Amino acid sequence: MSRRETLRVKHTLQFSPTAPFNFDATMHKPDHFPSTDNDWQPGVRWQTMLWRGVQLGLRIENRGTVGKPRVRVSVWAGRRLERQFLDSLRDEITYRYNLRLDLTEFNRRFAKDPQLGPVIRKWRGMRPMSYCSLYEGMIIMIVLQNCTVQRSVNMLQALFERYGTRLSYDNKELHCYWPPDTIDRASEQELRQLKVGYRAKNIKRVTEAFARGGFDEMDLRRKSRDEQRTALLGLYGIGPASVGYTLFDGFHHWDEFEHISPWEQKIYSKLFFDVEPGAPVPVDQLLRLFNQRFGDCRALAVHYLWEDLWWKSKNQHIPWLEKLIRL
DNA sequence: CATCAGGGCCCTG
DNA sequence: CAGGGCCCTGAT
Repeated sequence: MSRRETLRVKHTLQFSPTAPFNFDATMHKPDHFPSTDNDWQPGVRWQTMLWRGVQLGLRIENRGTVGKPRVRVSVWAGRRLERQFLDSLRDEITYRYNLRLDLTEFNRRFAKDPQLGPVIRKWRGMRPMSYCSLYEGMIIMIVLQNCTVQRSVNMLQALFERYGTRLSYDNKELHCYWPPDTIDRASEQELRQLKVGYRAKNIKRVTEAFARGGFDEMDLRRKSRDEQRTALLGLYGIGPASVGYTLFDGFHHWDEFEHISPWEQKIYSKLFFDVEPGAPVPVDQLLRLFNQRFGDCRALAVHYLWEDLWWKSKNQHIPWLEKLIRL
């Protein structure tokens, strides 16, 4: 059912991110579940993108160093892209991967923190990133809810195979997201056949908001955090946990920390208090600690510690963590 | 084999 | 504002 396309036209964009910039720790997040719209190896991230209705294949490549960062993005498409389109794409890539984020103040402020300081030095220049659009992010939030990692992987893959497009470029084959109106035209029953369960209704209603409800990512970016939170919570099937992640990753509120889910609570308890998962530290106590220690950088600071943990887990066994993440 | 809890959220009482 | 139900999967 899934359509396929070979992208033959190539353009190139050059970026000079603010220094320091850690390419791999920004372009690969080991805590993200694997999905077939992207791939990574040290120095290169492949990422498909549906931008202004055009299917693109990106190859994002490290061409510099932490101190002198350069990034080259090769853009494959089915046709030649006009200048104005490429300019808007450049802006969007800069936004999504936070290429203009200035970390110097953050680095200075926490250099002496006994826990965070060493981690900042290790991952110097790492930024949060969101590789997808807000709509696509909402789909990811829905398939994450109330299930194991493998099940999330299966659901997103089924959606890609039914509604997405397989793009061939740069000797890669990756899926590209569908535009909202594709699923807007599909029935809930059809979605259920992809084993998304009760989420079929949520996917339909979120999709409808983007396809016909005037829900617009770019409008929302210009609004206040409270307005963003209210709007996101208004999406059917999107609650406080999903909104928390989105305000951080998608809307760049580096102090957004209102919600901690039970499994994260257990991990934070071990990370910050070294207590066993059986008797986790209360959520409000964790939030108070983050606030005291990291202030208006609390979400960014915890991101550093969180990612560090996941990189460690990628390279060596951390039994207590593996037990908590339900692969 | 069957049973059940679970990386939330909505709805009801 | 507490608690039941929801699809499916994997652990027990």
